[in-house]
Amino acid sequence: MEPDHPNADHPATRDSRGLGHADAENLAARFKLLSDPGRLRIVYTLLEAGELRVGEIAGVVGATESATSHQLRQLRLAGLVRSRRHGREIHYRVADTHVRLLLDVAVEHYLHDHGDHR
Amino acid sequence: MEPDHPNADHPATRDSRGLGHADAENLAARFKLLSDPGRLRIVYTLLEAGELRVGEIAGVVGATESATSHQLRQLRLAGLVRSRRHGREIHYRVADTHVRLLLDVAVEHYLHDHGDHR
DNA sequence: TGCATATATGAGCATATGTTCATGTATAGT
DNA sequence: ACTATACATGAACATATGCTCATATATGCA
Repeated sequence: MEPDHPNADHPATRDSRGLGHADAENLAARFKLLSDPGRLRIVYTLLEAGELRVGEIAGVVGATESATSHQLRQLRLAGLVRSRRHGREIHYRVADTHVRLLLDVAVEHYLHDHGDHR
Repeated sequence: MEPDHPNADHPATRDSRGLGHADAENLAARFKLLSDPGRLRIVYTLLEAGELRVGEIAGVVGATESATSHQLRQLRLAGLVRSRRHGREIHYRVADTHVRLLLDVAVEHYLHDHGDHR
């Protein structure tokens, strides 16, 4: 599937017009990670706390440890968070600073513009 | 459903810890809009072109007019884009500047950090 | 008025997503 | 070695999402 389209894309050719299909999928995938309220709260919590165990995270966001673990897995596989083992606990932290920036911008946007539009 | 939880949230009480459940849902909803490659390309295209007709948008992103219209509807209802009628055509544009900023930050992030993590 | 064009919308359907429940794996303590 | 704890993972299932196809609405033109 997906034979290279006419507008085939070098991985990330900025300056040229448009988002290539490939880049669009990658970017979309990152946004998708933040598009679930639970995952979003996990990330936000980690940003504020720095580093937490799975159990603590689950407690704060009010979800099962299992559900939380599944979510953390996605975040980890995507490189958004990193884990560190300490005894039998596993500590998670946000991987890079860009995430914080992205969320800050989003929150700003959210605070400015509320409500439904038609 | 959803009776106010113990940690009830004033709409957006920043500075206080954590994202309230309500705020998390709102923020997540915005990210969700950008979490589809097609929608993302639409927004990106509009950011670059300024204003386009539905048909043009569909052409650029390589989707059906119907599919594009459905996507634009979501973006419009969420207030991310606005429409203007001109004859029988309907022109769409991105609603505010925050969107551009958000995408720029995301693209920056994307360019810096590629690949799979385990 | 009648017809074509441009877009919107609804229903149906296939796929994706998140949760729960059961089970697996690793580490600590005894 | 045995048991408990902390977390991970897989399967199953219910819901959400986006597309297509058919149909509706609105505008322009003859």
